[in-house]
Amino acid sequence: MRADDRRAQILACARDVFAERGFHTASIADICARAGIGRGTLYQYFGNKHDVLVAVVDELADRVRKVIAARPKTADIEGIDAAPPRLIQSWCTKRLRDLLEAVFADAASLQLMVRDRGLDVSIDEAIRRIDEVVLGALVADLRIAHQAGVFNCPEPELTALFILGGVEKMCLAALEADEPVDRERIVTVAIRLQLFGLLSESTRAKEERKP
Amino acid sequence: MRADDRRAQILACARDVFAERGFHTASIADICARAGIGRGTLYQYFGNKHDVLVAVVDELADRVRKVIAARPKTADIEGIDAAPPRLIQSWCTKRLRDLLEAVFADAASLQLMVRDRGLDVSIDEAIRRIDEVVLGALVADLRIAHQAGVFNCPEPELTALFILGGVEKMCLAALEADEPVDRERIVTVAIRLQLFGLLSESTRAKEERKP
Amino acid sequence: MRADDRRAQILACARDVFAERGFHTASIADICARAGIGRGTLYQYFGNKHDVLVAVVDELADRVRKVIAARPKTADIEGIDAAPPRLIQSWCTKRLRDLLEAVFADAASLQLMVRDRGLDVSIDEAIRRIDEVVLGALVADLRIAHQAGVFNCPEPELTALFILGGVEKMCLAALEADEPVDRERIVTVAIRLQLFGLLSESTRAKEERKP
Amino acid sequence: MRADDRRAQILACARDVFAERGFHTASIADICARAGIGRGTLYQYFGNKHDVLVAVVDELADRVRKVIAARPKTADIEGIDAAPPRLIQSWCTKRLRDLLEAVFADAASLQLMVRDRGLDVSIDEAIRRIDEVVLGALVADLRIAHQAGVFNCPEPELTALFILGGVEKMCLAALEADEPVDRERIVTVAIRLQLFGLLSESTRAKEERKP
DNA sequence: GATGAATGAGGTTTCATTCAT
DNA sequence: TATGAATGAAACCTCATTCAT
Repeated sequence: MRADDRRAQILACARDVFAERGFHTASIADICARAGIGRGTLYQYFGNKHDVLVAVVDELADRVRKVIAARPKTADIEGIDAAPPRLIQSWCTKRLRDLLEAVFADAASLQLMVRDRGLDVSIDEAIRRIDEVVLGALVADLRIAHQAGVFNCPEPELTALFILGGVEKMCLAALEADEPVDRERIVTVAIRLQLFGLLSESTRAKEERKP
Repeated sequence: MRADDRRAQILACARDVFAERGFHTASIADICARAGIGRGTLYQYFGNKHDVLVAVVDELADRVRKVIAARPKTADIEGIDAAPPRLIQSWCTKRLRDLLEAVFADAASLQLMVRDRGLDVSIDEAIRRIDEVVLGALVADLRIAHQAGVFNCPEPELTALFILGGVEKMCLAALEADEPVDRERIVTVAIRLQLFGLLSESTRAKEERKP
Repeated sequence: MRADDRRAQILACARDVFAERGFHTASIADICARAGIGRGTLYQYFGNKHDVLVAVVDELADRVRKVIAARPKTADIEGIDAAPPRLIQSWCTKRLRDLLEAVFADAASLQLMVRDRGLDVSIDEAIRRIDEVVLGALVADLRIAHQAGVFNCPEPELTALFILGGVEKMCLAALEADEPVDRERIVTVAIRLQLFGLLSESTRAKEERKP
Repeated sequence: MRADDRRAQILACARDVFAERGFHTASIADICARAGIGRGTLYQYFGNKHDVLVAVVDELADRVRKVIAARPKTADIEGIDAAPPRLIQSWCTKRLRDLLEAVFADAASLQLMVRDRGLDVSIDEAIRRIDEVVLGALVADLRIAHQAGVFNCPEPELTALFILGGVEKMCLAALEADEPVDRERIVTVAIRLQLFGLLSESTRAKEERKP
């Protein structure tokens, strides 16, 4: 097999094995067994176990960056400040859906992002960088919408964390229950909550009367 | 030292060490060094490393259960359906603040709940049970408010996951940045978002005109 | 409890525990648990684990020596050279029966003599000394009978080993099968074989005709 | 070194080390040192220390079974009932000699069979199975001879135990005295005793006159 | 490029023994 | 006299990594 292909194959196996068993519990032998190669072979492509995880994370990071970069920029939209809620909702829904497909496309990536934290400083940083790409995109959107008067979002960084964490948790819960992740339902709930909040219209109305 | 005290001391050290280095990376030697005891001593109180983690998780579970049980019941409140938003906001804020103090009182508990998953079926279940206690409390509140017409929350389970995940992520981000967790700010942002949503009043107003 | 009694009690427990689980597998904790004492107490009566086993072996050695010494001396019997086979058989049977009762009275002693060999030079020697007491008595009997022309036994040492080994093995087999040791049957078979041999009278007769 | 050879080499070293020091006292390090390998290497061939002992015992069991199976069958001999004692003696001598060479060829096997009992149920059973193969062969011979009227042996099982135990003890005594095992002498004594018994001809004669 | 035998550092665990109470 | 908490040496075992073939 060609060197590039072999490397990619090992990487794919490593990703799955790490996701299934976690970084520490997964052994080099596990990865090699799944790839159908001898243990020595892996070391021709990666310096050590740590490097394998870094490569796995980097691969995910690349994918995320590409998806984020490929999205239309919210800033370029004209007339955003005049858009009615329904339009905004559909726009946000699509955007979150894309993100979910990119970052949480597979169980492996999700597990990786959430579980294998705190193993090692350099890996932590790699994962944090992925987080930052996603959070950065979210924050940018929030800021633009806030400045356009569409959103009322004085703390975009914390808000972005809240949204991302909420989505992650919903996905993880599905994984842990061994259910398939119903992305559409997750997106719907997330967007509803983050745009409209929980308060019913009638309760909201009470406040307006007050002053 | 008395047996009970020693056990508690070892448990506290174990909690911190597990939180700092993760279950696998943490060694028995680490825990014993921090407790200032010989390695053999730990084994007079716990059967093995696994049991130590179980004990740590169980301790947290007890604390969470107690706090949840001690809270006033939302169901007992009279006139909830007539409450104005500001009152609801302050009630929810207090409630979330209590929860945060109980579950995420210390970095150790937080790390534990989020990181040490997937190590072992029995520990996973223990952690999941904690999650379920918290989620159950959240879901109960959401359901009552929905039925009273105060909230509009057709999917309380997913919504609870969203809220819990969001709060966790905000706390974790603070921890990872080595900042002290500013609980008050987190609570404020979380409550704002979940009650009122992001849409500004002016944008909301647009929809009402539509039909 | 009086020091002497306590010591004896610990010794008895140690004997049983060693017999049940073997010297290495048995722990000091096992012995103390059976004796109903704290682990420290044992060390007030014995220097270390090794000493406990030595004491157990010594106790057995004393008992064996006493039994052997108390037996009537074969040398003192008059008219031995004129005794008919049946008399000799009954004399030997009684003698072997006494021995069995002394040495293999309990499973513990038997297990001890056979299993806990080769653990340690000094214990080996202690056990060997017991063996030598028994073998010495056997050899003395064989020699006297040989000189009196009653037995034809040119190699009394090896013959004594053969007889002792045979009896031990029969006892052990019963123990391993969890049957009670049927001492009377064992003695009968042993004496029959060692006095008369296996050859039937008719076959024996053939040789006599030969020359 | 080839895997098969290495495994066999480790097994041979383990056999000797177990024989010299006993299962518990022998350490993995001892075995590996004798084999001239690192400790980890042993674990590529055996799952754990227990498995090593099982393999050692199994190897012995195979050898014994083969030797027993290869021997000419006593049942096939014609004219056994007419054979004179001297012929029977030489036949039995040869047979016992073969057995001794197979089972007690080396000190290691002998020690193993006698000492390492009671360590573990599965090993006990393995050793007992070896015993049973040998005893079975002995019993079969005794029974045939008894039925042919050559032997007078109403209890072949106990008798076989007696003979085997006697031979074992003689061998062990030689080992413990650090003498080389003089198999020829042992066989001679054993066969003499078991065929002819101890009683001298003259004493035997006394009984015949009696009735 | 591929292999898998070999390694040994490092981890967990046991248990005989000590000693302050 | 009795205790049992504390200890640490020593054992077993794992597994990332190397290297000769």
